[in-house]
Amino acid sequence: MKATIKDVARVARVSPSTVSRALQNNPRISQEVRTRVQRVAKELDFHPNQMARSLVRRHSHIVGVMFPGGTSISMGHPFYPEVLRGIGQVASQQRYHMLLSTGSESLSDVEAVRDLVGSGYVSGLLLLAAQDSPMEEPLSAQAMPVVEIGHPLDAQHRCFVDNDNVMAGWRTTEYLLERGHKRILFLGYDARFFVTVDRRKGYEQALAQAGIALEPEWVVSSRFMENTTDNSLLEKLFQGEDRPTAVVSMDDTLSIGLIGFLRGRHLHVPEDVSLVSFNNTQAGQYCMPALTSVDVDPCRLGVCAMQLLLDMIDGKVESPTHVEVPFRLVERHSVSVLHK
Amino acid sequence: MKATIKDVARVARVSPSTVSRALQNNPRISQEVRTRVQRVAKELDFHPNQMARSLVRRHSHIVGVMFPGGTSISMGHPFYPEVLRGIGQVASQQRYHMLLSTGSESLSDVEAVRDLVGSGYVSGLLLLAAQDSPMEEPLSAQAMPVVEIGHPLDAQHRCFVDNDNVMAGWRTTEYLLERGHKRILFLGYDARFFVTVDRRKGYEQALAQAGIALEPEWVVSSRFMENTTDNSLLEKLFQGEDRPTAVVSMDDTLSIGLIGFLRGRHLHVPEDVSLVSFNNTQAGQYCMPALTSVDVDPCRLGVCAMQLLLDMIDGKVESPTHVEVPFRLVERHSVSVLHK
DNA sequence: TATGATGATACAATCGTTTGCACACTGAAC
DNA sequence: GTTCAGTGTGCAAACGATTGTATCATCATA
Repeated sequence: MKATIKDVARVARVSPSTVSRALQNNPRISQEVRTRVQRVAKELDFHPNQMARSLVRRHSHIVGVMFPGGTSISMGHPFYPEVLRGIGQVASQQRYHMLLSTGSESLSDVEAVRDLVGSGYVSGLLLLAAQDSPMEEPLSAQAMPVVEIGHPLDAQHRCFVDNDNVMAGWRTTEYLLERGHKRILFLGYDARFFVTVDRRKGYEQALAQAGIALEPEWVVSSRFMENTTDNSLLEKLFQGEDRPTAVVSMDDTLSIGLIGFLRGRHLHVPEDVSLVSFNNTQAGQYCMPALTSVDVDPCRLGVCAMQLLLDMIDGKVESPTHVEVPFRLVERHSVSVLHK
Repeated sequence: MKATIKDVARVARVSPSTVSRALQNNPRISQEVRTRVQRVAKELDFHPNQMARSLVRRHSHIVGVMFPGGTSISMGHPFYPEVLRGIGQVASQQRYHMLLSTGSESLSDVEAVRDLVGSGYVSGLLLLAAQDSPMEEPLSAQAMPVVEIGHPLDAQHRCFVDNDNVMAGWRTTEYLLERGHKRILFLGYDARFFVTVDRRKGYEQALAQAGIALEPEWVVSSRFMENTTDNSLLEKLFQGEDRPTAVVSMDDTLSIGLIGFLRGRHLHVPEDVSLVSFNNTQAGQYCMPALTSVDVDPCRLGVCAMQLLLDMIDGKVESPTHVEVPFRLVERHSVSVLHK
């Protein structure tokens, strides 16, 4: 059986309270007793039971990490593990633990969060809020520190870290404009994902600045990958002489799919169509051609979110705080300059 | 403040013990009281504090998940998130939580495990034991259920799930032999990783069966990627007419590196060199040429490990149990048939 | 010598649950 | 009118820590 504080107390011939204080280096304990207690604790391989400690301290040194949409979806994309890596770095450094939760078929996202918050296990919560789920409800009542990763709906009242996605949308579009492209398609818009909403705003701003009229049908949903009938839409868009010469795509996987689709129609990237992508994944790095892609720095997103959360737990944050993580456009071989 | 069992008791005009029993559907509680208590509990949004419950029940419904080598390394490879996905599926289904831990610069793997086990938070432990760390020490004393993912050193005394890596090594080599290759290089051997040790065994068996003499210098360490001087070794191996016509490579990333290296020497895959790889990653799927690669089914590895662990926690497992997860050779375009 | 300050330790309450046991009631059997 | 099941509820002791306060030496000071 594992040694308890009482065992240590008995062997060291002091009371449990003295053991507790000695091990926490409380100055009220004499040098002599302190060393004796610490020696005994080591001998018995005593580790304070965190369960008990957290109960009385009302603080667990555990943060909950919520991944949306079920593990099945989320872990499949390299973005999430990278975020987790960032969180883990800070956690291990600060001696915090991460309690993972994910929705699933048997457990909706909201239920999973409720579960996590209600359990009393966690002192704070990190929310991967890619999608707009009604998380406010289970959260509002609780006075639990929460940091979201990704821009939430009612931004001003919540804490979050994110890239400047409007800026990213602007930058990628501008990058193509600078290279002579005027007919630019926006691929992967999904109103449920704020990142794409924001990037679209930037895309539209850049076009407007360049004095180019926006073609509403050139903002294409990502669902064309799932749904083969939508391919007919793409098919239509990419035939004729006034087809797009460039594409801003919301994700490398989407981009790779597009490359394959285009190849089937004898259109090549970057000769016929230039492509700027997002997320800078390994797959995008190794596919042909290697993708010019925006690195959103998911790891840093995780680091910043965790740091902010810990500050909140320590009561160092008064008002809703937003942290912006810079992105980086990684140039590879999917964009060509248009001479006209 | 969050409602406690006492609040519910007061409002429902019963004792805390009755509340506890009513909410657990204990048959000793009358129908009338039960429904009243449950109504009140819902009204007050009462959730039992798991901390307190676990303390008295000595069971937390939390399993620890240990990733080796620091998050920095592990999460970088898609293998680990896939395992985590599998674990998460079972966990969410069984209403378990996962407590993640990872070594780091500031915290060695062994310390991290000690921390996890000592904390008293977890009822069981999942160990991603890719590498041979001396985990026995912090574990041996505890009567804590542990399942390892990956073949551990002293296999007979521990529980683990793994592929049959000897078989996988044999199968990949045989696959190349069947296609007329006789000069086969083994790339990525590392004595610290048991997977590669086992696969090498299979590789040697297959060669022996085919009556082909083993060339010891054709078993190459993975460190050639880190160390440029080792490239001179590869350089030497791949020049001359008796160079390898095929390679078994321990990982897609390694393979992609090799393809680049070979391209620099005007050798092409699969025309000049055939390549069978491991881990079936997205990058390997989208690189040129798309890799023929062994899918070790990391998700299933996670599922099986978690299921086994849960069985152990429930006391349903008496003796050290091993679970074997089948692998699958996914054929793509990195192997050609040798006509000679 | 009484008094007060100081320093070290122990006592006991607390955190929010669960659960073995005692208790009180009801109605039936003797 | 006892005794005896059987049923439903409450009491109190855990689980393993932390921490405010009381206690008790010890020693210096008046």
